[in-house]
Amino acid sequence: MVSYDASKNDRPVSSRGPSPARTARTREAILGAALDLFLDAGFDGVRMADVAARAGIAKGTLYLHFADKAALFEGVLRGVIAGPLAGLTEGVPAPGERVRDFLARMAGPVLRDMEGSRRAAVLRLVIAEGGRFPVLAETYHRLVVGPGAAAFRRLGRLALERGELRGDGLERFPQLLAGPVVLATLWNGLFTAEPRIDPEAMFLAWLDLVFGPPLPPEDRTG
Amino acid sequence: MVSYDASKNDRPVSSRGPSPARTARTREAILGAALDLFLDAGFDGVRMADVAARAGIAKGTLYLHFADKAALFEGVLRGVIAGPLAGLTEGVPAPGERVRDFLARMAGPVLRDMEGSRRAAVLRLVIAEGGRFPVLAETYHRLVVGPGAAAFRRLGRLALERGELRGDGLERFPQLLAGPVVLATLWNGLFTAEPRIDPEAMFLAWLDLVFGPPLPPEDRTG
Amino acid sequence: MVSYDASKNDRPVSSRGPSPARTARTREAILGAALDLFLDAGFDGVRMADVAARAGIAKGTLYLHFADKAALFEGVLRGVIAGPLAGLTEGVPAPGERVRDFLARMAGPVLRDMEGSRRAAVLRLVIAEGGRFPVLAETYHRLVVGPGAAAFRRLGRLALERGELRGDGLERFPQLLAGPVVLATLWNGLFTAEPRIDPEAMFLAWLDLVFGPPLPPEDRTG
Amino acid sequence: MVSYDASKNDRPVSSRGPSPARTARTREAILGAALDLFLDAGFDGVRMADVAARAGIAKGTLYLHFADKAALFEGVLRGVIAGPLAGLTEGVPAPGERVRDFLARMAGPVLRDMEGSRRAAVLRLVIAEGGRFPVLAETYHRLVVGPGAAAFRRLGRLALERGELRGDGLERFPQLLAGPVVLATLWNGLFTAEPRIDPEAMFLAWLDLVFGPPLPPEDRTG
DNA sequence: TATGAATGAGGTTTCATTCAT
DNA sequence: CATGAATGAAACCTCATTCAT
Repeated sequence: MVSYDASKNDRPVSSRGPSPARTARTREAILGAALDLFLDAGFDGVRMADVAARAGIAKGTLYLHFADKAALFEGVLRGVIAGPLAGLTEGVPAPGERVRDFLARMAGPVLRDMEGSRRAAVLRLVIAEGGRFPVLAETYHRLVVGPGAAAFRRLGRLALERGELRGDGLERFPQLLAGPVVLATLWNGLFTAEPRIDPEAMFLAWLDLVFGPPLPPEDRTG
Repeated sequence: MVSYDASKNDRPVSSRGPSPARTARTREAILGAALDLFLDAGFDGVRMADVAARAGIAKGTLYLHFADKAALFEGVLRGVIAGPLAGLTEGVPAPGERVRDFLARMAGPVLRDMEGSRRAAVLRLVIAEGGRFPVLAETYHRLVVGPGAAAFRRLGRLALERGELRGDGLERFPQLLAGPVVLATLWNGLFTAEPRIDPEAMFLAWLDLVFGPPLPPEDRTG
Repeated sequence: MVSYDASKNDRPVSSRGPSPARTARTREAILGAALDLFLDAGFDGVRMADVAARAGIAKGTLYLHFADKAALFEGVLRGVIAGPLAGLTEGVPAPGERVRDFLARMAGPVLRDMEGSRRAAVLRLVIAEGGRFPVLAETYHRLVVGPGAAAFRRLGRLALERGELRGDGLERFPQLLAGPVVLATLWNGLFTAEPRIDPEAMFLAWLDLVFGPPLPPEDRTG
Repeated sequence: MVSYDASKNDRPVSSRGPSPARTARTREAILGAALDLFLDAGFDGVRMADVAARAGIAKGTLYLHFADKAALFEGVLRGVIAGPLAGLTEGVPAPGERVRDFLARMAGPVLRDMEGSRRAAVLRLVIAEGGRFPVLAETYHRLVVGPGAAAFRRLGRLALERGELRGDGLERFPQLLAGPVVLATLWNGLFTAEPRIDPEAMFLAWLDLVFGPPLPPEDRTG
């Protein structure tokens, strides 16, 4: 008789029984696995079986932690949407610092590793699936876009008052400030055969166009 | 307004037998139905049965015109990617016309009806599915993005030479010019609960920031 | 507008209108194409579209000549089952000729080109599809197997009477005489990785076993 | 009698949850159902839905055990090809036993119930589908035909050395020994309107022709 | 007669979800 | 809590057959 259950004779590595610690660990494993897969393949491109396999658990276990695939998807993204941007929108120009220089200073860390961190992938995923998962778009708006726009609007007004800008466009359309990142991220995701765009370089070029070039060094001392 | 639903106004497409005219009408009916559905629900959100039903034909007929679902998807998009942008990138500033004014003049017609025409939806679809359908992204790049970038680059250089710009950013990153449209389109698609963004207004605000405000009327006469 | 009907502007090569000659030619074309394909791929492995394409006609035309796929299949085989065996079973040993030598003489031409002619393929096809197409098996029996068995039976009785055989087995089971051909044909069709079996050599070896070796040359003169 | 329908006697195989025993039973149910159907109707004549229905399981369950229909087909046949012939080719003539008598003694049990067991049906199926499923033919050759041919060849040589045969035909074409079984099996499968052929009787008749009749009783005592 | 676009029943396969163990 | 075999509703695609031209 062909025996296909040999593996089942070994005692399973992960034992059973309740345990808050183990439960939390399982949940983390699921979230981690699902994040990897969803970022890579989108909602439809991932099977629950894949998630379970990568998390090292059984398919059924997924449903102990998430009601269904959509809940898992949203749960996963909810967890990564906010994280990496914390603090981004709270800064304020240092006394005497031009808005332009403040922006250049703040943007660096964020734009520098858009791909390595997964901010780029998250952005692309939200864009791609936001239409079918309004919750996603709403969450993204509440946690990222909304606060960002508010902060940018304040900066736009400040820069206009200080005479650093030639129009009130940034106050009326604070989203414009996000243009370079969004463009670069989409470009890099879509046109893989083309040269990649460096988001930071693009943003700095944009700053030059909008605010004018940075002040030459001697001006700072004078 | 792009009209792909003509077939629905005529008598039903059905009936058999060879007939180039009828065949062409069937094909158009398929393309129209598929376009409507794909733009609305994305690749996975559409079933072949839906397309057939909306086109008023049998499922099998789809496969006489397209090898499989992916071919239909690509065929449909290939047909609408190019069309609406023809001529956009070929214009040249009139003698004595500032680059800024030229851009404002050209952009109007394109940006004014992004949603009504389906350019906005196409853009969103390419962005959402481009990752899984590289052909799509490539086609979009070849037909739209590439030529657009080349034209924008020339304009950027021209404006810089004429002293209309304060940096070479537009020459180095011609994509920046597309920022406002892309941002507005994505915004309107994702954040349906938020106030919509008018792409043209946003673009004009961007022009003010980058090129400075338009010359006041009295300057023209002087 | 994409034009997919350019080919239809050329006048079709085969003109229309009734004509007994043309009709017969069409029918032959169908039979030839169908035979090639059925012998190669079996009933289910052939599509009506394939037959039409190979015959150089339209799919619909097939149905003007054959009611359905099964009728075509049977019609095709009916046409080739009998042909190549005509005359095989009618011969009679020459005066003074041993049955064994008569068999060796008659078998040669038939066994020598089993594959090149398509007798081998026909045999295999009848065996493979006979279960699902009883008509086929019946026809084969009526035209080939039945007459063959009758002839073999007569030869078996004759040989027994003449003392050339050591039993009445061939009279009771005249099919035994076909054993070598059938075995060799099946073997060559099934075990393509193995060395092929030469049907004639196998038959002669069988003759030696059953009838004893051929008489040595000197016996003929004495 | 090969028993693959045991599952049908027990309570239905359904119900969920892990359980090696139940899993094995499901697998057996599938194999049994598939064997019945495939032997009866061939590969194309069986639908996966039929197999599932006869096995008393859901369609999807089939795919937990076999990757696709072809895998099921091959899996099923692999399981029955070898079984019934085990031991057939390992026997050796008893001391003083004529090869002829040894063959008659060994063949009886095998030939007696070709149809009731399903050896006949398996043989027919391998012949019919072997062309499209080379794996099948290879397996059959490896497990049945190859070993058989080797054993027959040894017997042929032995019989020749002992003077029981009048030629080396059986050594050169050991397949000849299988002729009667193959012929009878095919005949009975194809020509259902004709009188059936008893494989054993045919084989014994063949033995008489090739080896001469069995020794008369008085020879045994003498 | 000939055409070939159209039909649509039917087949295979997938995969989110359930639930007995 | 965890398991994973089982489920079954889809979804895609094929292809013999029809019939208006």
